[in-house]
Amino acid sequence: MFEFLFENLSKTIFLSESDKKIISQNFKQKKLLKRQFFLQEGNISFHTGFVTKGCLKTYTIDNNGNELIYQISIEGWWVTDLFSFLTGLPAMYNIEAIENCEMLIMDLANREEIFKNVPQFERYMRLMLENNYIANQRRLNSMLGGTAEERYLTFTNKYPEISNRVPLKTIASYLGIAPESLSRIRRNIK
Amino acid sequence: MFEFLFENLSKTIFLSESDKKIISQNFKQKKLLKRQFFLQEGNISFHTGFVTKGCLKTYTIDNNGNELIYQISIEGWWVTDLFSFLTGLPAMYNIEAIENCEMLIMDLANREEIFKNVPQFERYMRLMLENNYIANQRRLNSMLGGTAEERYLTFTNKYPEISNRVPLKTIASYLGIAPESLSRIRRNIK
DNA sequence: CGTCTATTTGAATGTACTCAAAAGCGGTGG
DNA sequence: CCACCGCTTTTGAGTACATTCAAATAGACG
Repeated sequence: MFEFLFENLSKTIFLSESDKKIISQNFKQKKLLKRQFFLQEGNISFHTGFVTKGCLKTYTIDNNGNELIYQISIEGWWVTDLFSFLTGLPAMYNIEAIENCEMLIMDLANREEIFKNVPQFERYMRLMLENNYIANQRRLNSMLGGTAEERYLTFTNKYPEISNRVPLKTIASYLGIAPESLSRIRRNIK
Repeated sequence: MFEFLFENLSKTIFLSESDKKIISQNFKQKKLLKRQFFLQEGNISFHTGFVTKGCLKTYTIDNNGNELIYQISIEGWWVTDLFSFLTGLPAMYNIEAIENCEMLIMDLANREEIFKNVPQFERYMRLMLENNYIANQRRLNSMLGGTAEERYLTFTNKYPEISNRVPLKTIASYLGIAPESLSRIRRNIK
């Protein structure tokens, strides 16, 4: 459980045993059953979670009651409404387990505590934010340019593990496509 | 010129006279003629600019040679390829003046120097980044949900100054619409 | 004034959507 | 363990929104 987090962090930063101890003292375990919420729109996102097992979707609801999927998160991903977490203002997103999940979660105080004692953790977080920022830019780009099929191919290419694991309609929404259309696209590709 | 920057900063943070002095020592003026580039794809974005006069577009070129507009920036906006600026890696965006421009620019060292001497500037930058991050999230959301017309209305509503000032085809690309379609949308609205 | 680019308009086309229904799949309770 | 229910996915048919292509008009700039 923590081992998985440490492995992940170690791809970017070096962690001594005492660093690991600090970190484990500042995360706690959280389990979610399928369909349970990690966060609901309008609430404050007090925690940032690291997914060690399972899968979650982050989404808003539009005027017609449809889910607009912002993110799909599996093992090794971080989840939160970042804006709400950092500012303490209400979240715009819902975050919901689509499989039974195990996570490690920290709040702002934990984060501060780790930053203070494990300075390289701040670097890790900064890099994560940067990567996330770029991922959003690229995704915007693909929404501006490509066709539905191109977007789908880019997606499966980038996240093969996700596309076999998550309901079609969730992926469709993530890509801004109607589920029927994505079903047809999949058929045509084979 | 600097006065405009100070006004802008003062909406968020307090600046003493000596703060202002530090800041003015760490920005320099830059002028761009229409069609000149502030940054070209593949180069490193050494500077972050604050627009005091004029207008720029930030874009990539897709496989068909079309511009995909990521951002349109007028007076009071900051421009850079943020990722490239922070990491020193090559930029993915082109930034080009679409009017004659006057800007105040800083490099990473200037930024560091201001952070050191005017700590509240770091807060300003952080808030700017957060707002920018959210703006991208909302824009993604509108690309997932709405029709072309809805996106256009949201845009004109949010940036009325821009929609009267910038070529139609630039706005069309920003919204992911063909220029002919946007022309028709405008006609239908009246 | 002439050239080049941007915008508008028209007509035809196409991609992706909506609506409806059938088939598939998974979970639950008898 | 099987039958049933609900939800997801697939398929079909018709439609609509937006695109493409082409041409005319308007506007900007040297």
